[in-house]
Amino acid sequence: MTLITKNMSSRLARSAFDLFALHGINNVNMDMIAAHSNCTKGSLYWHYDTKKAVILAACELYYRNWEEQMDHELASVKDPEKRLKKAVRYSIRHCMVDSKNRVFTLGIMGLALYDEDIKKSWAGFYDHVREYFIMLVQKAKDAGKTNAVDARRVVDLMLVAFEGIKLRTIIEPDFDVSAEEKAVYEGLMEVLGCPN
Amino acid sequence: MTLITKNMSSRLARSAFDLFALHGINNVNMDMIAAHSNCTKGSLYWHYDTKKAVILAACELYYRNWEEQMDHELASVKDPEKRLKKAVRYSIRHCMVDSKNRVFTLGIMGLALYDEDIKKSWAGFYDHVREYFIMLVQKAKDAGKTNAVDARRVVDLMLVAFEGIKLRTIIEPDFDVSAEEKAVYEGLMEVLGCPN
DNA sequence: GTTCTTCCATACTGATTGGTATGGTTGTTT
DNA sequence: AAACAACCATACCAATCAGTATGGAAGAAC
Repeated sequence: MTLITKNMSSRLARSAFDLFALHGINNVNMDMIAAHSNCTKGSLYWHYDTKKAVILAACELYYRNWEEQMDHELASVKDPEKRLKKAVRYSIRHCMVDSKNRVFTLGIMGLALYDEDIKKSWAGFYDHVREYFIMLVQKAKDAGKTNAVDARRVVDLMLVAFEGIKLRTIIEPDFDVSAEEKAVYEGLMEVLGCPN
Repeated sequence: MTLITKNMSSRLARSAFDLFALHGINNVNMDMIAAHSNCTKGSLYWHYDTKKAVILAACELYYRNWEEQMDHELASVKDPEKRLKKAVRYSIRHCMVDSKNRVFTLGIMGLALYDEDIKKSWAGFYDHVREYFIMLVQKAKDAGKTNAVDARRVVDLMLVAFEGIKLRTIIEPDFDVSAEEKAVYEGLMEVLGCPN
């Protein structure tokens, strides 16, 4: 029985992301994605030519989601210092607590090693995030709330720390999330020249 | 023609590591490993029951290699501050410049997500590295060469930064390694309470 | 030199999985 | 209503690859 659905394309991307983030990209096949969207492989391959296309669509979803979450998080905050702090705290939580985020990004990294398109896609997002944070630090600096000398440098250091936190959370056997969360937060705020 | 070789077991592990680090674990199959060691799959499977066993053997090789390299690097240095600085510089170089290291560890992380044994193996190594660095910081602190309050905390932050550097180096399209290397080094030495 | 264990080579299998071939159904255009 | 494009379902293929079956060669033990 054929059932034509509006927005099947984005529904497939959503399913793909959910499955990728749950099982890892390598452990998800095209049949699983189709089944999860209540359709078949024929339909899936009509919307996306290759698995890689599906992966890139899932990436776009991830980027948009980050943007929306962050905007939502900072929407009500006006003070530059508070905005910076909240953004950092949200990012740490995002890296450490949200296992879907960890699993997905790790899978993407593994592919990016050998695929220029995926690498380029992710690099674009990474640049965007960097500029976003540099702006936050700059604003806090203009308000005299941080003594960071070089916004770009401290943000770069913070971002690699974020990435590292994801990896570490994966391998740490038992991990007191809330305690570590606080420690990492304080460490990073020192780096940002903005201690409590 | 059958040719019995001494130490075929470790030669296979060596081949496995080299191939994993070059092509990524997922892109290397058992035939490739055997061929690279100039033997056949029959022999490979006599020494290692499963691919996972080969992977774990490659990990052990990696651990030993880290240990030896680090010892060699610090062998001639006596001053605690210099030892710490050299260890940090070596680690950054190791993460940023050595692509084999990046590729291999990234692959391992991807597997560790879904395999307890690999996760446990890697976590053990990670703990070892952490203790190693904490000791270095502690010694520098005892010598009054750093004002780091909590050695464990700064080392943790540094280690996640190392992991993050690996990931970032992967996706950065064009990357001025030497310039970044210096920036990261200085940032980390500040974190360690030991600026130049 | 026979026996036994260790070690290696060849050929094969079974399962997985991206991707395709093909034909049907829905909705729109003329 | 006929033609056409957009969309979906079913069945299949071809390649890949971890792991096995089996037999043989090298070296040690006696």
